[in-house]
Amino acid sequence: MPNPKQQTSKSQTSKKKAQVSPSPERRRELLGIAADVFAEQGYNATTVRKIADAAGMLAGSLYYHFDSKESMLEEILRTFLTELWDGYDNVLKAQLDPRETLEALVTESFREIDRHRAAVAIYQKESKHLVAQQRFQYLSDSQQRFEKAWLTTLERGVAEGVFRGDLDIRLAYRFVRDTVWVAASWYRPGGGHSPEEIARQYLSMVLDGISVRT
Amino acid sequence: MPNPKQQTSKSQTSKKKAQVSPSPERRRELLGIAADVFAEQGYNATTVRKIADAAGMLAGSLYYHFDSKESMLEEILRTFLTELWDGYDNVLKAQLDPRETLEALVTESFREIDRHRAAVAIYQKESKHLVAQQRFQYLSDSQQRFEKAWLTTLERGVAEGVFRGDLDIRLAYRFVRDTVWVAASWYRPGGGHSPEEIARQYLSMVLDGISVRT
Amino acid sequence: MPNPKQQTSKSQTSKKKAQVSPSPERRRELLGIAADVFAEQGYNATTVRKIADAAGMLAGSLYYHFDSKESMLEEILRTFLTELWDGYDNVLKAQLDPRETLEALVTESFREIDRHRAAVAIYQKESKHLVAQQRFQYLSDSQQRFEKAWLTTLERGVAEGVFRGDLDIRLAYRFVRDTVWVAASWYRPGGGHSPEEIARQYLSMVLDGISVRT
Amino acid sequence: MPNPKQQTSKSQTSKKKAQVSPSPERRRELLGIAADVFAEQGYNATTVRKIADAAGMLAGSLYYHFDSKESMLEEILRTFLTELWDGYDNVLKAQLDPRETLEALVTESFREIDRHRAAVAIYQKESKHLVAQQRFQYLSDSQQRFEKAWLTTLERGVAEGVFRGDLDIRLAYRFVRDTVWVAASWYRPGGGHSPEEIARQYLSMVLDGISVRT
DNA sequence: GATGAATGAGATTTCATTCAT
DNA sequence: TATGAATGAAATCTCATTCAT
Repeated sequence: MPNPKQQTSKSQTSKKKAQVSPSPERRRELLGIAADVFAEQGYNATTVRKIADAAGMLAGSLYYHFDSKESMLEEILRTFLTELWDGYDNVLKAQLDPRETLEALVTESFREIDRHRAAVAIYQKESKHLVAQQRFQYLSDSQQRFEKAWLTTLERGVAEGVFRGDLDIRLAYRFVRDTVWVAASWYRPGGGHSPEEIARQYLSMVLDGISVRT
Repeated sequence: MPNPKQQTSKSQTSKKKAQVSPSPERRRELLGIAADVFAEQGYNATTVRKIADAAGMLAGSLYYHFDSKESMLEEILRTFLTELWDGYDNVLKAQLDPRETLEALVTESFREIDRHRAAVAIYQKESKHLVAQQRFQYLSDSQQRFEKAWLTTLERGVAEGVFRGDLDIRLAYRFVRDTVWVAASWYRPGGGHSPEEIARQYLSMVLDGISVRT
Repeated sequence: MPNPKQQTSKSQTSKKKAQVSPSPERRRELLGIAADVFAEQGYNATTVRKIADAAGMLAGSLYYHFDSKESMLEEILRTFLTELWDGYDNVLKAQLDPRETLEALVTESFREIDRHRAAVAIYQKESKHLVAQQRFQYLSDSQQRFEKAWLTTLERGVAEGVFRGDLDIRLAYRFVRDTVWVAASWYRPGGGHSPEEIARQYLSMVLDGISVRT
Repeated sequence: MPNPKQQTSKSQTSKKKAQVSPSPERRRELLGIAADVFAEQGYNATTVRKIADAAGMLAGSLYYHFDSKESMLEEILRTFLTELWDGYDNVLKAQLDPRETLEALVTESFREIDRHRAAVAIYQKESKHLVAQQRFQYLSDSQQRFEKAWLTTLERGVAEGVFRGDLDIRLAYRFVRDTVWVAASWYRPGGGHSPEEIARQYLSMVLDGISVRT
């Protein structure tokens, strides 16, 4: 399904490395390693050498596969967003009612956190200053689509009387959004809870609150 | 009330600059500027030069006031935590019932975000890897006290039947905690809402959920 | 007098180093050293470290004064061209007849070689691939003005019957131009000949040839 | 006729690749490509990758044919000089009078420029710093023979009264030499002029000057 | 003959920090 | 208090070269 900025990943028509041919498996493998280190230590604090160490090679060797440290980051985030939107678009085009949509989006989000934990953590920490850069344009594009999808869902819910109308809708949006995504900072796949289970509990709290109904 | 690590680690005894004498106002002013830049760009991405630029001086001149970039960070975070615990301790020693305690803690938190927005943002982004360092020991101390205060409150609430007992309590803890503190990433003081107002809405969502009760 | 691209040298309004304040004497001194090394070893083969060595400092220290190796090159060439055009413009606005103009331009050229030997040598070797870069735009601007000044002079001379009309004028232009400027590759100031003396002999050859008149 | 350093230094005996066997045609082809890139971008600025790109292969593959980037350069220049001296020696052994010798040498030079444009351009730019290296010894040998051939011719001409005696002979030598060889920097084979035509015009200028005889 | 992946040395650049003035 | 100049360590990146396949 359509994902943001149909760029097929490698726009680099310029003068440098081909950056397409080198075996995609090795590439993906290395990106996975890099993502883990970025998530763990932060993008800036991660030296190319650390990534190389983790991959069992020398720092310079990474440049056979990637143009730069930044382009690794770029590819990690882009891949994540592409898959995220695959999932989201599936939900959105299903035309569910607002509450079901919200539930599906939250569940899908936790699934993405499960599959792309590192990328999500990186996204959380770095996206704010990346959006300024032309190269990461697709981040703000995605952010806008994201906001639209959630806000619309909430608004529809309010209109249909299933979500409370006495709340500042943008505040509610941020509340739900953050609530879900920060989970990436503590979530460890293979831990006690499956993504679906966490989603269920989170939804329960978000929808019904933590206080006992009287 | 006692706050974590009462100033113990100032390292003054060594060979270097006095680092205390220079007018505390200028010091505070500079720390405020530094905090803004740190919050805006991230600690690692912030060069001493950028701070100096923002302060209208040269990079080297900052070293008259502070002995390192890290010690600025340290002082910013320590100051914030000190004040945070002043507030929290006031709440805790008031011996309110669980729901009132929760409300007071949340409200107090938004007030701190209002007053120390930059420091909170920095804390959110950087604390995870700082805790490893001996120098930032007080961060984990604070974190533990923090967790204890919130968890206890929630548990008491469950025991007293005011909070739902069907939730994973640690999940609920993280839910409330994150939900409140991420606000620092988008909150702009002087914006539409006062901290108290935001607190009220957040509490309403956290306690009662966003869905209409049937 | 007007020189090409009235850019007053430092266009850098961007985010980096001020690059204007640091004492201009030291700056000029360092540029002189750099120019010598560039001329001697070629721009690419010259490492920043070699320049720093020649200046008695560490490689990194150069970056206090200059943005990059390339910006040193740029400033060296720009300074040279600015002064060159000061001289040329003086000649051109004097409205001499074609032969006097040619003599004055050649003499002025040898004076510039004498004063900016290194810059001229660099210019000879590097300008061809630099013109492609946007940053060195002024090189091609200058080249065009240069070509126009010389070609016009030659054409006027042909029209007035003082220069031969049976020659391909562009070939003659290149002949004179190259003949003069390659001298920078072997010229050593303080050697046997003053610039004026060399100019006289070159003019004699260019104007009357090396063969004995019959 | 003998040319400088008859192939002596091939270093084959060492431990490495045979480096001679692989089809000489492919070899020559690749050297032609390499020469073009060297001429275009400068030796240092040319990466092995660029050459490989131009040849439609990968960088590593070049090492099947040559044992280093430098040995390509060496072979290009040696081949050129070998052929140059074939031509020059033919002229010199013909025992022409000074003026005819000069004309023949100039014409021969333009023919070499026509056939080895890239190599000549490389020679112009790089020879100065290559002569220092033991491996390129033959460059200075050639230079010396070259200087001797030309200077002798000029001196004979002066003695016989066909070249002017009032000129600094070394200056005249450099004048003629540079005049001819810089042409390689702008000459494009297949352009308007044949080498012989350019030679004729250049000789006309060098011998008789560009001014109209009175 | 050529590829793909890597090495390792070295280049440019960045930046926290120092220190004499 | 602040400046200007420098240091030195480390970071990113480049590139000739190697080598198993």
